[in-house]
Amino acid sequence: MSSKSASTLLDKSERSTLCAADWERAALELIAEKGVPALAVEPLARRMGITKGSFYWHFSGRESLLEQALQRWEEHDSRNLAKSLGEISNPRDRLISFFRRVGKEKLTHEVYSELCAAAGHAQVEPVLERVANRRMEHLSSAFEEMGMPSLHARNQARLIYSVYLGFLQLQRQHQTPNLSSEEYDTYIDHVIETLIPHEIQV
Amino acid sequence: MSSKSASTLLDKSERSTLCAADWERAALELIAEKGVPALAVEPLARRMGITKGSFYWHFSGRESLLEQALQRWEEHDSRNLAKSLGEISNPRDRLISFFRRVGKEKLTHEVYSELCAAAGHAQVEPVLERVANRRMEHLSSAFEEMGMPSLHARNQARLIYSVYLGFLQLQRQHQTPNLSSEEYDTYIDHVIETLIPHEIQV
DNA sequence: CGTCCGCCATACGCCGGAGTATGGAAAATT
DNA sequence: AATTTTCCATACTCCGGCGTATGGCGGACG
Repeated sequence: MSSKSASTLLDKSERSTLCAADWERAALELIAEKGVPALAVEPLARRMGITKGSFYWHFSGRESLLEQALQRWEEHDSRNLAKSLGEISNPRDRLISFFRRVGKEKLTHEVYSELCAAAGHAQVEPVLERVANRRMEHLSSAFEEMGMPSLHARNQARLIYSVYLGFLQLQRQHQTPNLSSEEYDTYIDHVIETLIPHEIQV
Repeated sequence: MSSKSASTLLDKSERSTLCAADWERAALELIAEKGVPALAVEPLARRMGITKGSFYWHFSGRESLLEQALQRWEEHDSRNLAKSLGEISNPRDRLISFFRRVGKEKLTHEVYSELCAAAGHAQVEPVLERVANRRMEHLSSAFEEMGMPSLHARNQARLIYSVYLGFLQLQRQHQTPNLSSEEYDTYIDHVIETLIPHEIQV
């Protein structure tokens, strides 16, 4: 039980035969590595050591697979948000954990990063919109809990989320300091210091 | 001379026959609209009302076109940066103009946005790296001019540039307030207020 | 005025992925 | 044990973009 509850996104079924969920998980791994446009049926099948004969038994086509995979990922991400809200009662710690958690949950973030790169895609866009809204809502309410007025909190949430998105972008460009370096830590401290106030003066 | 120096990126040559530069400009327009992966030879030719017979006379292949187009764009962007540095002497105004100039220079920003989405592409990546470094350097030195210590200035520059990149991302997702709305203005004011100090206390 | 060269059209072969059809093997079911 | 169901392999066709080859046309130039 201790080894399995960590990731509901990638628990492999040990059956000899594949199920739809196996394809969805493999699809997400491929997206994380090479991006959404690289999600093609035949290459994915080769990667799994199988042929597309299997694929078209489980899915009606490429669109369907992407749809299911995205839904799976989005649900996983929503649960993560809720968990963070349940575990960390102090709103300020919750905000800080938002930054510190980059680098953790590696696969999930890599997928999200690639989804961002594929904004504009008809199936991806609505997912991105919902996820961003949920996360910004999460941040905004944390600021409100700290005593920040509603409108100010919303702007601050958008600002912080932009910083997060920009960080992902710089990461894709390999323009980010090594995640386990001193420079990285001081930068994160800098961000937290300038964007997350210690207390709100009313 | 006054009407031509505005955009060196799209001045059409009025010749009856096409030259390489015409293809590069058309390529950049296509990238701005549909992204780098949509840059294909035949579709681009159709769009220009011509056939690829012309293309392969001017270029050795798709790679070559992308290379030239990217170079053209990068040079244009560099000149823009230098111009901003020459025209605005007050460092704080220079920083503010950085944000206000989003929405202006529409084509250039649209291209950049799509290039960001195509990070990971072998030909695009080095361009992104150089451009981001130049711009962050530009921001960093402005902060230093304001009296900020060097290391702090670099972190602040990275932070601001992340905000900018995140804004572009939200724009791709249509998650940004309308550029000519009141909400937009108050948000920009909020960003400037929290990230660009009025004076530095030494 | 004829020739040559710059620019473009047409027609081809190649490749890789999408989707379909059909058959086979293993597992489940009765 | 016989049969059905599940899952996968193989072998096609179709399509769209890439790159090439070759031919044509108009303008420059001798």
